[in-house]
Amino acid sequence: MTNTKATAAHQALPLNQILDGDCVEAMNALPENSVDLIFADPPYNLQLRGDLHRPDNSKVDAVDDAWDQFGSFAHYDSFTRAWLSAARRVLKPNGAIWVIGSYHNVFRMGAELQNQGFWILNDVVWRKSNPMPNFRGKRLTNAHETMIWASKSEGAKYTFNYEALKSLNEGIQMRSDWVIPICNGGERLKDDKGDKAHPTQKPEALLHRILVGTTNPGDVVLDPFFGTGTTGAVAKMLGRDFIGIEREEAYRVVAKRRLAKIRKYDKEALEVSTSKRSEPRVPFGQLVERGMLRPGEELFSMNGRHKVKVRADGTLIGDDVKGSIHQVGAHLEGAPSCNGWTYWTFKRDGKQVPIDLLRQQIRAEMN
Amino acid sequence: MTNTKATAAHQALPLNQILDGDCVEAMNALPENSVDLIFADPPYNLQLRGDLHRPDNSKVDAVDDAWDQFGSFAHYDSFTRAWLSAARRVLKPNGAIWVIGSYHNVFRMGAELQNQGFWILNDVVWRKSNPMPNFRGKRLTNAHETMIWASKSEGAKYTFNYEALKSLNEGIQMRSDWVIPICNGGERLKDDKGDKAHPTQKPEALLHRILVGTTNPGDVVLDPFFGTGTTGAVAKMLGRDFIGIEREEAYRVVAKRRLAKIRKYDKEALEVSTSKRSEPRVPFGQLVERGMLRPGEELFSMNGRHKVKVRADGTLIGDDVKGSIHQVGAHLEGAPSCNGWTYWTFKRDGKQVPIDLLRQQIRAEMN
DNA sequence: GAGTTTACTGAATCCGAAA
DNA sequence: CTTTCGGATTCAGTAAACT
Repeated sequence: MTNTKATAAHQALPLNQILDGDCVEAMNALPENSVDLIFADPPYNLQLRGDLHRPDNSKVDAVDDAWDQFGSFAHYDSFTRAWLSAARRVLKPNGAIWVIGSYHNVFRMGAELQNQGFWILNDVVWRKSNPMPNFRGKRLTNAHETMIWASKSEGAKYTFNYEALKSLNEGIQMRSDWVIPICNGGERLKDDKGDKAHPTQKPEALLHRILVGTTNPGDVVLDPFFGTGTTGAVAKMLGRDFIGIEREEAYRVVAKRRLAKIRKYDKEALEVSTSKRSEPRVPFGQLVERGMLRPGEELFSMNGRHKVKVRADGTLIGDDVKGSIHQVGAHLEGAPSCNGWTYWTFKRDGKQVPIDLLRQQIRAEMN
Repeated sequence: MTNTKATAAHQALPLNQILDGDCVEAMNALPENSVDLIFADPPYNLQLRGDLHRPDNSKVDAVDDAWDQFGSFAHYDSFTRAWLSAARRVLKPNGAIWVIGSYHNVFRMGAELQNQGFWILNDVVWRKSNPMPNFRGKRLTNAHETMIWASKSEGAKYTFNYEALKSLNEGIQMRSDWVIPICNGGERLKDDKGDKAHPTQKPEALLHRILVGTTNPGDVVLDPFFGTGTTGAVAKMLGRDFIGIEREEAYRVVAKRRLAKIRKYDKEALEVSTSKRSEPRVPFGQLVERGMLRPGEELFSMNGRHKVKVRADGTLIGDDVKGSIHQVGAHLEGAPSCNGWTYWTFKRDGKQVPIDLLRQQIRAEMN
């Protein structure tokens, strides 16, 4: 994975800018299949009682009875359908999307995501450590919001930095419920009058976890509802490129000022823990070729129950079985699969040593 | 609120019974506007592809029952539409409904609830304290399920026992996220062969909280997907009447046996389980996500002998070592283990401050 | 009997490079 | 495109087995 993307398509994107205007039009003006990740925090407090029209363009004058309630949902659904399909168009085939919402709108977004062919990977609960209490005591304290993480389609090769998220969580795999405080204090942006600049500014910690976990340095992150630019700010810190779209000038002004102050972390700090899957493959036969193990030498299973011999071509032979280190291990254990590297040991100076130690030696030499 | 309902309509209901058959037909056979609460745990429409094995090669017992197979979203939606409208019909005007699901189906249920005119009061997250891990490391651990609580319509006078839930929560307003273990151990019902009687038995603690919070003694609680009868069992304990509907005979048999053993609670029996509260674990990565420490920032060992840098995923990197705060500390000291929280410090205003101070700050926020 | 180790299990849309 | 096969991957809790 390189940190610099020098392709023409990449360079043609309006990177690290805030685009003015309606997000559907702005996204449709971008080239298709061009962004790696979309983070979307759409409004759900649409003016339901204002200039609302039914799909047939007849005016909706009240939202009290069931029909008009349905009418307002239909209106919200068509809004959702429009921006999600524009988002889908600009997303790379192996790209992914995050959306965030509350019970007012998240069920409609989730259903529409599925309808359009996005493939849900997880729903993630942002559990607020300091939510607004329910003052009237008529319901439960609304202490969370819901995010949905989805790939563009089933089977797509989405980015997931498993080890990095595991590191963020003290070595235990990251769960689908994230405890993060709401955005306040110094992080909360104020306007010139000292009031909060945006009603629903998201905490940077949320975006940090999303971008560390599901993008790589140099990726392009699009936020069609940019607001005051949390997505852009964290993307910049983390060495990702962003594209923001925001139609309210007041928000664009605040976001621009905010972004100017952000510095990218240094490169070393942006490298994250990687999995063993990304290490080069070492054929077992190489240990034999190099004389680290000799043909005819005996290997012993980790549990001590089985003994086999190494052959010159890097296969193993036992009493009634021959094949690769993995195949023989799986067969002897009656298991569907087996990692031969961790299953087999050899003897040196009377002690049992895992063969994986030899693989590590070879890998060390490769650097 | 009386505890005895002597009306003819109430008496005519098949109370505290398990009805055989399809839930839509069975609900349509009940009088309209007759039940106080519905709890529904419908099939989730999981779409599992192949087998899944744990890292130890044991096979995961998948939910592959015929009742969870739907051909498409369209089929699932029409199923949902049918049972929800039948449920709506039998619900009293001031009644309420709870549904539970995962990301596979909950967005479709939530949207359909809204479409039918139900009024969502809260979405509630059941955070599992002991979920099944993600064995392949390809996604986040699926550690929660979502419940939706809705009244029959906007403005309905639903039941909400605010103080009772507050008491259940040690005097603090009950939040929309509930930490409850999955159902296992002695509570998990077994069949004659000793296998689990139902693949998705819900914990009684979940229903306990729902019924205490949103029904009164003597209320009628309907469960159209009764399974092995958790709803009925808790309703009986708490002095509520129930109506169960279940089409699988095997589940009805188990549920009936279970219910026969249940006794209505004595008040004092309720107060036994107070939680042992230990200090919550705080991952070091959270300090980074929250910007309390920045990627690239330097940490110094308490003894001043070592200096390392923080990375974006909450690991540390030194001259020849990287890993968690504990691992790196242990390595540098040549010790078998090390408490990184007390070992590392950072600089603020020229002074060395232990990182543990930041952890204490986060813990303070959590209370 | 008391303490320790091993085995088992849970609503899961769970692999990917090379041939 | 399909097939093959190397080999990476788990947390909390219960209960049985063992010392």
